[in-house]
Amino acid sequence: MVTSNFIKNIITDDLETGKHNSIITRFPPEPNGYLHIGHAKSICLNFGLADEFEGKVNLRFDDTNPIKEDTEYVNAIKKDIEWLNFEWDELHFASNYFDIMYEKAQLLIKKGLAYVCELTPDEMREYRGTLTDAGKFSPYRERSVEENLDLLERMKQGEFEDGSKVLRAKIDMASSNMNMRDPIIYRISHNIHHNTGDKWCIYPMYDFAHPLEDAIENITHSLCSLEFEDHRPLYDWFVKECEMESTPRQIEFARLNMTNTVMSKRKLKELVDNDVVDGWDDPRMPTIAGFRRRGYTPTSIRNLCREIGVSKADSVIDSQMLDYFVREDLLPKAQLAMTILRPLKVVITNYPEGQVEYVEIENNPKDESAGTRKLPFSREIYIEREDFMEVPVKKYFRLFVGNEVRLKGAYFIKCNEVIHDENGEVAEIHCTYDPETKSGSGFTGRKVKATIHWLSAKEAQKAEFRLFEPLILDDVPENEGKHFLEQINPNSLEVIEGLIEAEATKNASPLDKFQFVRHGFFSVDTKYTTNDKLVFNRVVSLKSSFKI
RNA sequence: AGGGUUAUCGCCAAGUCGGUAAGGCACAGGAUUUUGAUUCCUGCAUUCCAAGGUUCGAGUCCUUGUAGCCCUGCCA
Repeated sequence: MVTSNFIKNIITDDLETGKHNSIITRFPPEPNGYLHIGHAKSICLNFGLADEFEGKVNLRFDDTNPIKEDTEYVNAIKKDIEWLNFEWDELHFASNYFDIMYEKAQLLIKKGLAYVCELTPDEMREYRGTLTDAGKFSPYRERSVEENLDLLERMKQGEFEDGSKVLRAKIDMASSNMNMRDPIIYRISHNIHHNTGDKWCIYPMYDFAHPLEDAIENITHSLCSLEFEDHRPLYDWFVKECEMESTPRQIEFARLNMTNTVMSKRKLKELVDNDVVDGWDDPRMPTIAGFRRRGYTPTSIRNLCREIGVSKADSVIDSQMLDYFVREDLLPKAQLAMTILRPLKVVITNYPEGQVEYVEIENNPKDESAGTRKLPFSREIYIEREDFMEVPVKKYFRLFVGNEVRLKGAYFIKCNEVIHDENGEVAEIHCTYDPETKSGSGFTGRKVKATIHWLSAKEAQKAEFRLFEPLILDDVPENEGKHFLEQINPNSLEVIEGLIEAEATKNASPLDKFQFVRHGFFSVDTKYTTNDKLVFNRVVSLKSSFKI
């Protein structure tokens, strides 16, 4: 399949016209949180482009704000990218360019294009003007080059307090583009930086730092999201006025949004900080780490990113797409097992009491090399409650009195009787099996319209499942509503006890072991495994259950 | 008259110099099926935000509108 997008067209053009001989892209996260599925789009784009055009791609931490950044995040980010199976060519930190940036700031001052300003934040806001009215000049705008140089140096030396002074570019206070109204280049911040420690107490702003970082690394195509479109003139201005040898080009694309998903890093951090979730890698989080723990595969995420494409139109991807790609990737290769979440006891009245036989079940019908396993079958088994209906609705093919179904890998059973408890609830059902119908026997006498999961009552292992049900939020911000349709709420956790195959759990490997539940998967998260019983997070159902 | 930007099927998204609307997800039928899954066929935009215009011919060009998103952090 030929995929195409406007960015590839630009690159192809640049290559054909000889503007570039090869390309270099970069993925520039700020290490202030974990990567989420939205970042995956950018990662796939940048790494994918570099790969497709045989160029290079750098991983660069855009760490220019010490108060928000931490080494924990740089490590987590590296791990996530590696997990997605991408390899960067060079690893950089914006903070390693602080010396060059400082020199460039001095250069701007010498060219009369930057000045130290002492307006307070409030004053600066006032002087900046509004969207419709021009701003006015700062009274500090016409300081001499010498004075500016001296002041900047003293800012660097730590003579001044946070917020007392900033270095500003001298551009155009009347520009219709707010970014050009003498933007701040350096601010004072006496904080320990995760990489440079206390070496610096002035830090460059994004608008100044980013174009320089790109130019220093000879990035040819600098991809960023739509909200930076307005910043492009400034980006180009800094590259030009700082007399950078390389002229990277900024190209904007729409970031990824997904239905039923919170994608705001601020909001996600809030969930972590308030202990609403266990951490950034909580299976409920839309972070790469969360998805990993939840059992999603790198391939599924990469395929999703490939398939959703790239454009400049605001969009919201249907989360069903992600589910589709996970199913597509896992179905042919996952270890499938049977699990019963809400058990209903079934007594097979014509099966000898005390007898146990082992039936062989394939681990994956689509992959013979996945092998088989033997499961104990006996007189008393459990099936999923929803696989039985006392009063069947129309088009219900599973168990009800008088109907026959196949127990996967075992026999046909026919329901004869329903036993109620004192409350009138269905306590158990009585069935009879037909020995002739044993799986693999080649029985063709009659057909059955449904095959259901089951587990031997005596041998099945018990497990606790934590169900995480999404909740509709009441306090959804109007402008972010579409991203907050569903939200995680600790009160929605439902712990139920279920049953799981004895064999399957004995050697269940943590994150790659999938249980097949009816028509979906759910992952096994052994982080909650205790000694005496197994506790699983049922965090995802990739395909909703039956429609009845 | 603030500036920027986007508008193609329910959701994404291709649509080169204007030539008569790809593909995926979702959905709906049908066939296979020891998971109502998978797989396999079939269907799913006389129409491209709207209205004019140019043209033999326009999603693609022009004009005028409309709607959404972004911009007044010493965040990125």
